[in-house]
Amino acid sequence: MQSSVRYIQQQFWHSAKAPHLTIRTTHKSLQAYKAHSHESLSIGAIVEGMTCLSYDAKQLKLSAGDIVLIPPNQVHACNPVAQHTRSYHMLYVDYDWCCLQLSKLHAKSVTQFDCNVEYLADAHATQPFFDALEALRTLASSSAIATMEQQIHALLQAYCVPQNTVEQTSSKKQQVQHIKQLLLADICHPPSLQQLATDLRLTPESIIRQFKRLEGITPNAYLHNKRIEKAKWLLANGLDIVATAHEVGYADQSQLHRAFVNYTAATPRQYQQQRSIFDNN
DNA sequence: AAGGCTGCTGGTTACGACAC
DNA sequence: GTGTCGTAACCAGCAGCCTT
Repeated sequence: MQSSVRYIQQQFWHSAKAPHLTIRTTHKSLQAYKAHSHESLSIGAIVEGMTCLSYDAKQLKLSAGDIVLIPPNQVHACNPVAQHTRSYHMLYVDYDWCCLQLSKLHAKSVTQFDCNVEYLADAHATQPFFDALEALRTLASSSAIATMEQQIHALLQAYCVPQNTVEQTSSKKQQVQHIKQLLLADICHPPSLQQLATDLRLTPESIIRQFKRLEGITPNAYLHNKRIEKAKWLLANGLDIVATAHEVGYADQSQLHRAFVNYTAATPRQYQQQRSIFDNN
């Protein structure tokens, strides 16, 4: 039972003084993640052990001291290597805040961006980021927030490139967009795969194939991701777990719990207990 | 005692192979 | 690229145990 997620030491920090930043710290975890995405920019910092990051059919092995940048909405998974535990920090940076910083940097409106680096392994380059994270976690001062923002700024400047907002509008892409709209129209009562197939005059298998080709995950996984993202917001804003489960479309708390563990490697309770970094002082 | 977490089971979804 | 089919994996709902 000690290997259960509930026994993993992990904390989430958030502060009203820096609402664009959330830190997650996980110690010695073997817990795997299913493929998922975040609307925020995710910056991972490996503290101990090794982890395997999978995305775009690539697999990267990261070790202690490495930093990885995961662009917003990039489907990815991050799992242990050879059943060895790993400890890591994840810094989630609000998407709009990143766009604002990039807009200032590039002197033009930026509404989308991508990252042109897979990971940083040079200790000389990554140590200041680790130091800033540690200062933010332990000192929790306004100057620590400013230092962290400088570090993020440097990463944005060096590795994040504004994207052209002109969307491809192939019929396939439009169809997948349509499926996403149908799935999210009523997140509590989404259409079944069979209903979607009937509506779009396709087989369920074709829908899954098309969706996965363009989105990187299956329609069901996409739906779970959106539910969990909404659940995280509701939990962080004080809604209890049972109400959150119903609010995002799960029949009961146990279903939310299971999906939450699968996609975040944390329990809803652990996430709910996230506290202000200033609560410690 | 209440809320949180997990095991079990039937139904649904995802996937791979193959054919066209 | 799409449809069909068999199989594997996953999910929903329920029940009951564990933790606080």
